[in-house]
Amino acid sequence: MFSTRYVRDNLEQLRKSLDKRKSDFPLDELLQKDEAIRKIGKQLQDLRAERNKGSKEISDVKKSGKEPDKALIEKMAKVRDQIESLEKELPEDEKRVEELLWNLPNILHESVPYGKDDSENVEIRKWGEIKQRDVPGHEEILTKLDLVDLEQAAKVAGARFFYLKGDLALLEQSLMRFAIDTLVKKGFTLIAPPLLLKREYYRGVTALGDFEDALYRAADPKEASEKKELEHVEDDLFLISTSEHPMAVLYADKVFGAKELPKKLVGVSPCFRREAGAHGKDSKGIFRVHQFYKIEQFVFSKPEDSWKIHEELIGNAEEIFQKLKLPYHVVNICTGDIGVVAAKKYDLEAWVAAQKKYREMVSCSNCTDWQALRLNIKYDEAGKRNYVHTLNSTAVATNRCLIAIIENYVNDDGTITVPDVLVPYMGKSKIG
RNA sequence: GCUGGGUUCGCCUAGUGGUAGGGCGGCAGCCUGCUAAGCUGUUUGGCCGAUUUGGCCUUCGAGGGUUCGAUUCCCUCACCCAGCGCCA
Repeated sequence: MFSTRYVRDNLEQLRKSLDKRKSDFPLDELLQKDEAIRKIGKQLQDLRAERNKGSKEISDVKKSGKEPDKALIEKMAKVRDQIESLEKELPEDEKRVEELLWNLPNILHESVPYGKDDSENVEIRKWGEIKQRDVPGHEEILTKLDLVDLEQAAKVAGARFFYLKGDLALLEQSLMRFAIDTLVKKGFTLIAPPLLLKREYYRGVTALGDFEDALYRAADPKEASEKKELEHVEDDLFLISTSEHPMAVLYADKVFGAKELPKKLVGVSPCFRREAGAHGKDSKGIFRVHQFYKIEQFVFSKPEDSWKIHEELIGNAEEIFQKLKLPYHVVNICTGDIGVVAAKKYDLEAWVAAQKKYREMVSCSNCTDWQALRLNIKYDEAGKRNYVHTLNSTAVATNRCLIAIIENYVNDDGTITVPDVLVPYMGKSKIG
């Protein structure tokens, strides 16, 4: 099980990394509590050794047909009581240590730039030619062509929901199939995962403490409000915010053979996000929404391969955007924007013509062993076991990619040209 | 939802109130001139010690109870399988 050993083995790097993040994570409290627990643990261990020895003695005497010494049994009862009272000292500290451990930020890769927030992410390359021109926002283009119904969606489901209609819904399907086919050809295995996960697994995939507000929860509402974090709640399920999460959990508590790695998966699923705290941001159209489809790359790898694969995954995403002929740039996410799970993260931001800005389309992370430690995912090489590394990257998030397509491909007469690579899927080359 | 059966090392499987056994696979070593086999050891996680040998704890789905001692008995829960019921 994931333990403080990880912290002690990586102490120097952790400290450096937390400093770089300007994190207020209480590392010293963790170390202090851990030491206290281990001290009591040692005492407990010795007492248990004594109990085992006594029990064996009693057992041997009984086997030879005699009754064991009363004094011995009484002494053993005392040992039991000692164990019991010592055990009572632990739970509070153990709980705290566990909580800290689960939320411990990952050790950053040295190439992660320092920065206070997303405005300080660093551009590392650009692709494609930007045509500076005035186009209407996608919501206007789509409403005119009757391809979307935002008003009725708001009425029946709420703000940030949407109906796609006709050719736009077909375009979405085409886009998904194009992305899936591209990755399957590269050796990825398609996964259609469960859309809800239990809390105990969800918390191994991401730091629930920070992230819980972002998720929709399906639990018995009465029970959920009364019970605490680690207590059992009936139907305590979370709707996934990305298929990354069920794919990570697909191999929880498993041991890979070294030859099975790297294991490359592509997930297809709807994604559900509360977007709490996003009031006012991107409130028009379908850029920031509660529900969308996403094709996601996920890889389990050996530690020594993960940085190479990280580049490969962003490369795959770039290939898809190049084939769609959508101009983009790639940014290296800075410390203030990266979150606790990833050791390094790239975003691919595509040109959104109406806004005349690059906007986030793809997020590509190397989580190193953060998820593997918490989900207990290992591999076996020459009899030695070690934790795997996990990586994830968007291939296509449909709503945002559709926006990029629509605003980059809209014609002066209001029609939309279908990108060449999607024509075979659409069966037509123009919408509207 | 109801009833019954189950959950033991990477996989399969035995087992009982008193040190958890066997097989397969993996790994290490030995042996052997022949398409491979055989033999021996090892194969949950952790603590302490250390030049090395090592010592101890933990682990039979999870948690609790009874007991000197629980994988075994009792209680609660989760999951899997089968049947029944309901239903898309």
